[in-house]
Amino acid sequence: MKAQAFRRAEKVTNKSSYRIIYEQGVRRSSRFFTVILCGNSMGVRRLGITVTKKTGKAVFRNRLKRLIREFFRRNKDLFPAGHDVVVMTRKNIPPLTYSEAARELTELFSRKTGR
RNA sequence: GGAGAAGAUCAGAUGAUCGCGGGCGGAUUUUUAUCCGCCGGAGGAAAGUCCGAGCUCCACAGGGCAGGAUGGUCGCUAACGGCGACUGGGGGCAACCCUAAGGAAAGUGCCACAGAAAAUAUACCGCCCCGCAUUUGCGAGGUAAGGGUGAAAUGGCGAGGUAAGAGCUCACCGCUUUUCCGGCGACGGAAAAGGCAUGGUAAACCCCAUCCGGAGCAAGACCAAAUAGGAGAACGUUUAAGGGCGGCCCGCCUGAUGUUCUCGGGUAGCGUCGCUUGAGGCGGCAGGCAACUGCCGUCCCAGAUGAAUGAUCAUCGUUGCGCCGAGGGUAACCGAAGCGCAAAACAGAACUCGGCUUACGAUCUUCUCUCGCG
RNA sequence: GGUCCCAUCGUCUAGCGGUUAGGACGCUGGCCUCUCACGCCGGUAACCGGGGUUCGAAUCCCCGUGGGACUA
Repeated sequence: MKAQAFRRAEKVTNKSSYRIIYEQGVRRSSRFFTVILCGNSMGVRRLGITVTKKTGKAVFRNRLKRLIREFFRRNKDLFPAGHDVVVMTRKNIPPLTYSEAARELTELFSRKTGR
């Protein structure tokens, strides 16, 4: 079993799940991202990404989604087990490199676990 | 060297590590799922959704009105509002570029302000003549050359002519009509006659010619079990509105309701199909000025669905700047190799094609003008 | 993904080929009042961008830009 893989089971895929997470989850924001955390009954940590059209053009949106997926894949230990996590992007994000995005997200999650 | 014009090509490459989605083959207990191997995985615009088609459903896609689109000619094409060649007009010194480019003597409308007058014409300042007065002035008439207004003023310019003038007459140019020649045609050229008639605006209504039925893959088709709505057939009742059908009319299809019998499928479900072999790409030959077409060979080249094609590192290559500087040159200057730093645009398939438009980084080829030197 | 609509002062709007681009709210100067409010007089400030048609464009046509709506 590959340790850093990102499978379909680890992805939030349907609309009803998203609705539950939006309604019941706990929110936490940084400068560029908003994270919503919510427990699930499957015992797997799952990732969902929401990038609206207000964030930018299609190329930029795709890049943000890839960066967030990459971060999840490499830093699964930061994410609490058995929880769904939805990462939303906020407005007016400058072009980011992977290291910048990773620093921002690491800070966000370490703050959360410290509480 | 500088300023331009036209066209073509590419869209950094290779490797390593960790990943993503698809196809084929195999394995783990069958599907789901997981693992292994192999194969391939964004664009010239994938974008805007501005046109045209295929495909699917709505009757078989029908008729009329309304509405919309196009508008030089000839061709190309499945089709087009696209493309090619040619013609007319406009711009540029030029290479070359732009062009909604039918009809204003079918009709209607509009042309502000200014100006006498903005389209049946007409006369402000003028000019000329006659009568009265006789120093300017007043009245009647002729005229449209000149002035003034305007975006635009009733052919232009010269000569004759006249009281002054006027296509009133004449030459040239323009215009209209007719004839001839060239061209498939748009149109071009020539001659003769007319004697100026016909201001502009159709991206104003409109007329003429040609074309268009409507919706869109969220179209549409299918699926295990369970329950009601529902569907079909027969019979009875009611005879008349409703629905399919995009605006309206016609036309076509379907009646409505009750009872009995028979049938079975609506659904946001990590569903299935549609879903990628196509007016396809590449190469060659032939036809054509070209757009394009025909024949032969060869290749299979993304199919996701909270939506894959990525991240990091290394090396090499490209470009720019700086340092150094072999070498060339009388000089200004041009500069190979090397080192360092920096940059690499616009942008992400969503049923599929053909165009158009817009965004944008380079490189190369051909051509034009100009400056300097020889 | 698809189908449509809109854009005028800071805000809400009128305008349908010739306007000094009008009005209301706002902001602001003055008058009134012992002062404030109300009222009266005045000022401020706009046609989303670029081409074209026309003598003339906010208006007509084309291409962009930015917003919004509907559709499972």
